[in-house]
Amino acid sequence: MSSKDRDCPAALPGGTADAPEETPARVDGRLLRGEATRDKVLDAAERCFGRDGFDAVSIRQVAAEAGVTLGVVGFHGGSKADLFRTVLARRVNALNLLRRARLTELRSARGRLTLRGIVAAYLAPYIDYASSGDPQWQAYAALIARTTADDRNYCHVRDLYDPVAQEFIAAMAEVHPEAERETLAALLTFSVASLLAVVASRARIAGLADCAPRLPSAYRDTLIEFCTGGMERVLSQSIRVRPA
Amino acid sequence: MSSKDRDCPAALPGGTADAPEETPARVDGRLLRGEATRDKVLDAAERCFGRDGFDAVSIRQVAAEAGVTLGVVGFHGGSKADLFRTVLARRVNALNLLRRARLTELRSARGRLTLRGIVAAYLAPYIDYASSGDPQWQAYAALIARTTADDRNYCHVRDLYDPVAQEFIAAMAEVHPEAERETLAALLTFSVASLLAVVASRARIAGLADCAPRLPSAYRDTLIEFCTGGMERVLSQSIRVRPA
DNA sequence: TGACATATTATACGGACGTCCAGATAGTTT
DNA sequence: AAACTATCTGGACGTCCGTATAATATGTCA
Repeated sequence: MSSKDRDCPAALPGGTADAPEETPARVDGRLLRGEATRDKVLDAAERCFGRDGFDAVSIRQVAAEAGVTLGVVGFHGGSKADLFRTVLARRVNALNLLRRARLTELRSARGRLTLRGIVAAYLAPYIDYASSGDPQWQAYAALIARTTADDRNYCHVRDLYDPVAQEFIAAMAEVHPEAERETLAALLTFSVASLLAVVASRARIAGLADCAPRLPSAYRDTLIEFCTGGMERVLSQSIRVRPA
Repeated sequence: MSSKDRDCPAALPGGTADAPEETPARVDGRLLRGEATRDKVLDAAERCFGRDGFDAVSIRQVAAEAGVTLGVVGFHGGSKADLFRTVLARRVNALNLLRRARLTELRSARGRLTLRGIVAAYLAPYIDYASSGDPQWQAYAALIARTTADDRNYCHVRDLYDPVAQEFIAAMAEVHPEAERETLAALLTFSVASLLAVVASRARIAGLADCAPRLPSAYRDTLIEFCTGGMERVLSQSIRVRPA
């Protein structure tokens, strides 16, 4: 399959399934024995895609990683592109909800909205998940870093993450009403790129500093301050996005 | 070929070949008729890899793009991994030389070294090449964005780009001698990630701002000010990279 | 001119790929 | 028990993959 087959096909399959159930789920009073298998497949796909990227992973590798046969992956995951989108969408709610909750906290708290608060509310949840002990969240963080950093995948990402990003841009606009929307969008995108580097470029930081790689959480304060400081500099100087 | 085959193999093939010659080159007094063909192959590979990434490109696609037969790609490019590394290394000197020249200018100019000058000297050359009319440089910029943003490729990138990056970190340390090396490395990596976003995430910026995509050069001032402001904020507050 | 190195063609090989499907299995319902 | 549905197995399909190679062409040198 060429990468062309990933070009913005239809809609995303049900991405709200994030219910961890011990006992097999029932739908219409029917026992769904395959739920556990389905999770095994999606977990394995998450690890594979996060480690090697869409194109470098074969369905047979996913099957081997999950400990199931080839047909099972197709049965639960559909086509390779479907599987990818399902994995991508599976955890999106958790991240979006946490970001929204942090932003709501900021609004309800005493004091007014600050740029630093907005930046931290957007960046910290990803860092926290990426640094948690959960290897599946680590794999998902790597997958997000791989996917979001590439415009080829933007069509898949926009429906999942852009609505929340728009809310944060709106919050930024509250603090800086004079700023153009495009400038705010660029600043948030720069921040996201730096954020993803914390996962995707850990080895390079370690190599440049000649030290051992660290968990993403080690860079939290540095990153938040970098992005906040960068945004405030741009906005205070009224620098605008403009064709050269 | 799985991505595993790209794991830091041997050394890079001669990456200093950047001599644009009109007349066929001579080696040992012998005419090298294949020089033009070799360039066609490398140019085509550059476009393919820049557009779709290593794993999604087949040697047959490169051959078709170059207008040559399959065997020619192997003859001039060697294995797929060799071809990739050759393409990566081909233009590295131009970028490194320009960055070094800008830094040298800064040092020799009146006034002392500033963080903004250092940042601009590192970021601007890439933006300029990426925004030039040359489609091959655009393809190379996309390839770099794809490659540098992924730690899986770090082993290929470090020999090519890290020596110059170290020089810039050293320059940053001149301005801020109190800063830890790891903090400086992280700050430069954040800046590089933001820089690459200007090429790799143009569609997302445009989507978030609901406007048409722009050339990378449109973001030059915003990006440089963002990175400079972010660095100065972190360094002035003595924020350090630390395990959580 | 013949010997020779370079360059290119056409083709073949073994293997991995994504997808599909007939059939076996097992739990649920009637 | 029989019918039914969800789940899973094993294997096949045609296609494309990266690589290698024998044969041929092209231009250089002795």
